[in-house]
Amino acid sequence: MPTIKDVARKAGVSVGTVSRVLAKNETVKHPLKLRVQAAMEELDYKPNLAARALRTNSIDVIGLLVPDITNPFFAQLAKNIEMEAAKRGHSVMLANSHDDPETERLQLSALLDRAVCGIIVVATSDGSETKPTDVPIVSLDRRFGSYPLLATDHFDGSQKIADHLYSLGHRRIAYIAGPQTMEVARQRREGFVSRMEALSNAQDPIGLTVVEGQFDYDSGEEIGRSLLAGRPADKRPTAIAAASDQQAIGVLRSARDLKIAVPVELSVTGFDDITLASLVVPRLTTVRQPIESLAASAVSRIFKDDTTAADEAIAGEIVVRESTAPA
Amino acid sequence: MPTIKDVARKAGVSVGTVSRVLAKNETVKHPLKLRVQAAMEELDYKPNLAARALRTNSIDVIGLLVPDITNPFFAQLAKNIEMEAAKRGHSVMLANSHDDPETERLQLSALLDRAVCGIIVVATSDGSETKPTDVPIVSLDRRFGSYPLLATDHFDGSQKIADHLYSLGHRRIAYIAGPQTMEVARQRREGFVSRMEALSNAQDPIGLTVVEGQFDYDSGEEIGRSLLAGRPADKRPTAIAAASDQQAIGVLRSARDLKIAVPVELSVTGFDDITLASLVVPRLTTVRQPIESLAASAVSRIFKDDTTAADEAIAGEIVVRESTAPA
DNA sequence: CTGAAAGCGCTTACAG
DNA sequence: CTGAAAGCGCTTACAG
Repeated sequence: MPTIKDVARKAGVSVGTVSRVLAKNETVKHPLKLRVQAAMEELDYKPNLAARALRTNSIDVIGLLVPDITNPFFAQLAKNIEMEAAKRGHSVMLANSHDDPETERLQLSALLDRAVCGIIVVATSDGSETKPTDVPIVSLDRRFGSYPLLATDHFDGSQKIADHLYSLGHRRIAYIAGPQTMEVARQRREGFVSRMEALSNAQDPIGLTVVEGQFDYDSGEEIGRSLLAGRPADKRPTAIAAASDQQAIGVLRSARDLKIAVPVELSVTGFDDITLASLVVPRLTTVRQPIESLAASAVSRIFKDDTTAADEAIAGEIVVRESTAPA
Repeated sequence: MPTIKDVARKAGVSVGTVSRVLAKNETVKHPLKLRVQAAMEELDYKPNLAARALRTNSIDVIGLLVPDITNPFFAQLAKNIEMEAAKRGHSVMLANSHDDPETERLQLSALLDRAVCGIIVVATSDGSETKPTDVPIVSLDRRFGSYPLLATDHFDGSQKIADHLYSLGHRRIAYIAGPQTMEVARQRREGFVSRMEALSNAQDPIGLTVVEGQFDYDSGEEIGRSLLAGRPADKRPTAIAAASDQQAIGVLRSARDLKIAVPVELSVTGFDDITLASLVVPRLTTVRQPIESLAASAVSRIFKDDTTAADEAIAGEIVVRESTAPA
């Protein structure tokens, strides 16, 4: 492997000069610069990243800490983050916390030891015990410590769902919320409920039922059944909005079991746009998480070295498919 | 950040000695060693990894290059590799090739530049243009260049399926193969077909039909229909073995459309054990890819620095569920 | 068994 | 604008 010294010798300059053209330092005069570049080319010179890291105390690597890369949402995020990082010549170091706060702490400190230039964390713990550091950290999707949070605008997304259902003429509506201990779940609920309340009035009232459950399939199925079973068509909701696709798919199943046709007799909506959402029958109307924007924003935060910056909520898009229809 | 020098001063020894206890070099006498360890503890000393990398020209990081981390199989692999690496105090650098040979080449060389101590690649290209290097490289799942390949024992897995179907009494069987341009597809087919041929004899002959398709859902559905439609029950196969779960799920769908009951009238098997396999109705009998073993084996190859080593085929387990029954 | 010292390949004040 | 030189924090022959 040729070193900067070899290049300097070949180009007939000092290593300092080579280093300066490497750093795209504009102070190097044109003819010299060209000579150096030619020498680098000829030798197929590649800077030794470890040496650079030792000097600068930072490396062109972004750390990414997720609960579990096996979760499709996190995998999508990881992919897009890797692409954004690659655009800037950076690599990404991947770590999983396996939903364990202690592992998360360890992994974070391992990342810090490696002198990465920034860390993106999708939190498992609240991160309250994290020691301050001067490498920029941002939390993605779930809040971590006092670091800025970049997340989908859950409030806005739920409002869009509310508008969609309202404009289809639904006036007897149920909302299946997620566990209200979670910030996401509260925001989604709040967005939906507040919009419905704003839309409702004495002449044209909306009947809204809210039920809290888990974010998963089983919870959706169970609540769906309780909402739909044993009631005449004019006593049950004409639309059920779920706080997650998983729940919505559970509702779909309960409707099928009860022989209630979706979307003819019942409209169903989810949130997230997981892969299954477009595979299920009927395909699910939902809000797509803005994964690319989330990734792009997270990476650019790292580069701005903008540790004090504020939270950012990124709007998702509503994708209307076959599970919703006029009331 | 305290350095090795600070530790040396505090312990009243030379930096060489500190470095030796760091390296678990047993030549350091006990009392000294203890003093050094106490000093490290007290200062919360963490070695500067970049400095170490510069000296040793290698870093405690394994590179992982996959076509697309969004593919659940690769994500599982990544997770297990990360866990194995973590056990040994190593991190993993993640790169995606997005199924593009050129990107793959670039990513590989980026990984090499970072002086990782080994690279695991799930190939996109045949890797024939890879320059030789002295960092150990292994290919996982798909062959890459002349590096050793660790993969599921597709031949063996298919044999297990063949045995399973045979022992259930099936004698009119169809096999849906994958594209025979792919090594995996050939091995799976070969395992199944050769076993069936060995099992068949004049007194108790097996009627075996083999159809080649793509590995995907649509292909399975289409071939399933062609195998099943418009034939009386005694003219169509009593079992269809597919070379992938995706295909098998397609077959399930075609059977449902044709009102052929699985597993009563038809047994169906897949290969891979994707998540969907246990979600589908009826749940699919298949061969589980030995992901943990694959990951463990890949990582340990890197550590053995065993670049010349041979390929390794790791057996998967058959998981019998509800899509198979006696003929 | 331990210390003193060289050196890994860069970057960056400091001169000139 | 460019060069000479110090130094980042380690590891590892080399002595003793």
